[in-house]
Amino acid sequence: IGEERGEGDRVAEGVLCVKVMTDEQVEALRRQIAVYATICEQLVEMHRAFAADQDSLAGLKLGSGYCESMVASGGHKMIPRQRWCPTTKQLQMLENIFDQGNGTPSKQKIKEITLELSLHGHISEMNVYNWFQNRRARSKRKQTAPSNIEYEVDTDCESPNFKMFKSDELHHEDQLVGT
Amino acid sequence: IGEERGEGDRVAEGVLCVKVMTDEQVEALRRQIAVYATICEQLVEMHRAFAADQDSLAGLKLGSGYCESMVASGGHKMIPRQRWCPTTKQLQMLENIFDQGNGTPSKQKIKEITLELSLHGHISEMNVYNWFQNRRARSKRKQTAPSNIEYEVDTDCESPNFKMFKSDELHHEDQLVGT
DNA sequence: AATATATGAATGAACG
DNA sequence: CGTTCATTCATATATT
Repeated sequence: IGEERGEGDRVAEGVLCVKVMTDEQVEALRRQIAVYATICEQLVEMHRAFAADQDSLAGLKLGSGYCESMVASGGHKMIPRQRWCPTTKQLQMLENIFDQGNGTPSKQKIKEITLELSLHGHISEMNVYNWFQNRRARSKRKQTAPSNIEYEVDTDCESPNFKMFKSDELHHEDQLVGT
Repeated sequence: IGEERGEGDRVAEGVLCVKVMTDEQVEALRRQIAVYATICEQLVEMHRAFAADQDSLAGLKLGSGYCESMVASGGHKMIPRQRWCPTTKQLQMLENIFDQGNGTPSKQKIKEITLELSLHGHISEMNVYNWFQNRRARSKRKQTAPSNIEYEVDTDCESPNFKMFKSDELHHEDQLVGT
């Protein structure tokens, strides 16, 4: 669905200029997502069974820590980053708070938020403050922004449907386009 | 988000009858699918490693063909993110403006430029804005580091790609636009 | 095809 | 707060 979308909507800046998808396209996307969801489930299932097997007959442990190590084996240096990287969870929470309106959180409020978010990853009050500043500024700019594409799409972030590995962490509402 | 067009009202028309999605929504879908693709890849990876192990000690197969087909069935080709592709003409004009010095055109100026450039192809203010940001940043960087460079030290915190098993540590790779 | 480079875009932080 | 910078991600294009 690569989109040759550019053709149709360049017509006039002011005029409606909507990005449209046909029903088929939307359906296609939905299906694709569904397929992936299914595949993931199956793979996990499969892997689990496999792991069990493995366990019972070789006594190798590997099982759970395995995934972890695999990821870690990516090799890269573990030099921590200089810039704050919000975790998915943190983003969710921030986004939530932001959506509740209430403009700039007060100093006090920021402290609270920071405290709470710190349970889900390294974070400082400054980070929270900056985040809100940016979030607001960018969402505002987006309003001003006219018709066309990609105007600083400031995401509300949402984690994928991925509870299998961290169900304790994700309690998101799974949203696929509300239509 | 900029919902000037009521999501579903248009249907009565019978003609038009298009499914309208905001850019944000489309992006959201795209990313969501991408996340699944990623997850699937990793699961397959994982499973494969596992299977290899298994193989060497139990001789079971299942390993390769299985996953392959499953994943393949998903289509797996990601919808490419549409990104602005400046026309030659536009580039010329931008380059010209840039060469006149005058730093960042900012706001009003950007509007004008955008308007003008839109005569030569699909473009938005954000594109113009980004272009100037990048242009400046890069020309500066070139000066600063004409000799041997050493940056690009990728850190652990957001590996270029994914790290699925630690949602607590996932960074901004899996963000999704919501609603 | 696989890899390298160029460049559009995203975003945390800082500035005035 | 609005704007700008710095750095990084992602993808289109070029190169081998």
